[in-house]
Amino acid sequence: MATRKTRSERRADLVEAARRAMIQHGPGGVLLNQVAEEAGLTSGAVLYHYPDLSDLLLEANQAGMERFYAERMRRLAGLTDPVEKLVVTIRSGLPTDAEDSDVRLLCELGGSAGRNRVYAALLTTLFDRQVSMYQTILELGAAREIFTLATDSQTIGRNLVALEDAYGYRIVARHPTLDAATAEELILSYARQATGNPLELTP
Amino acid sequence: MATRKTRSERRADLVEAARRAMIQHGPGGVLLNQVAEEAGLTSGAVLYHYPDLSDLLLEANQAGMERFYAERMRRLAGLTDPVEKLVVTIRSGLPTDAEDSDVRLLCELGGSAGRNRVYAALLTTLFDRQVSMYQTILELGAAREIFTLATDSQTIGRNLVALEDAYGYRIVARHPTLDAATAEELILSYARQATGNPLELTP
DNA sequence: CCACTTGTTGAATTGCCGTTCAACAACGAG
DNA sequence: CTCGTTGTTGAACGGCAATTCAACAAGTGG
Repeated sequence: MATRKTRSERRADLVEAARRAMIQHGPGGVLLNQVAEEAGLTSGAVLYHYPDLSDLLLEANQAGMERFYAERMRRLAGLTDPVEKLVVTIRSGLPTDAEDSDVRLLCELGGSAGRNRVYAALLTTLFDRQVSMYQTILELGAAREIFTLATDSQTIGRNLVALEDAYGYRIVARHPTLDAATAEELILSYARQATGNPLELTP
Repeated sequence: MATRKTRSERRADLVEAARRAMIQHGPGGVLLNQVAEEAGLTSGAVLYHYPDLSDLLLEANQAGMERFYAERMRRLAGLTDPVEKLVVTIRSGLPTDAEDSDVRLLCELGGSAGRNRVYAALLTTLFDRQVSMYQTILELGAAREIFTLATDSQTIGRNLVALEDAYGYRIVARHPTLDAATAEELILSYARQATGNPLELTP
């Protein structure tokens, strides 16, 4: 029998269990018992905390996106050099490898967004937030005359996020010649053209 | 009762029915009875033609990708002007709207590619074929000195396909301010930088 | 230390889904 | 026309998953 826990502790456990289950079986293929097993509980206990499984899944995905975005901001936090900011941010938007669970789950959600309006809205928000993040970096670099933007920052920001997303899918799908390092170089190729900066880190 | 049909006719019907069912419920969420209903048959009849449902789904997806790629080539076929080729090809890679069933299904597959190696391989192949398609257009335009490529054609081709893919996901997810026309303009923004050509059609 | 609340289990229930198969209807060859 | 083949149905079976709930264990306030 599982040790008894408080409401909030158990709910947090279940959110993580749901994430793991979704990564294994997809957001639409998760079974109540799979979540229960991941959490080391019975299905009844899961239902006690979340009478509707889809509520749990939604909460788990919201938390996952929040975490993904927060982690990107965290990595960006200490930096001052616009070039370094841009390079680091591009890197933080790509999966580390095909097993990267955060990106894998985001891909799963992207796939079901055509059917599921709620997930579609969540992903739309995430996309726009990431675009803003890039816009800030670009505008700041331009103000300091380190970047010479080839076009407006929204266009560049959208294209950068779009490239990240697409290469995330390819990496997760195990493209044989397109790994994370290659993807980073491909996106940098665009970023160089768009900023007029060679984007080379000088340590 | 459904009218009796020949083996190949019925199999073609089932492939289409499977496509419709997958668009509605996702590749992992399709039920035998849903395919049967879409085809106007009973589950027994479906099983008679495809003892394993996953075989049918695979065939349907393969056919869908082939159709998608063939349609792009068809639209490209009559054109000679590199600028027109490039613009038309960019347009043909985007969904017409959020209901575009071909792209919606491709997105679904992209989502499950992290779990399903077969779909991952299929999508990888499709990606590479589309890159080659762009490379041909780019190289030909460069040879005729209409394009001045900012970098190698593979990099540009990969980025173009990546942008198409990503904006396909956004359009299918009904981004409120990012429709097909906007996406086209965003991709063209990159294509202009990459080819050194204003990419304006002169009719 | 006692009553009450909260978290968890396990068994029973229900319903749906895939699978099988006997029967039958439509078609084609001889 | 007839017989074997092919495509289709509908009913029956088996299994699995969600749901419900009585019982119980583990804390918590008085």
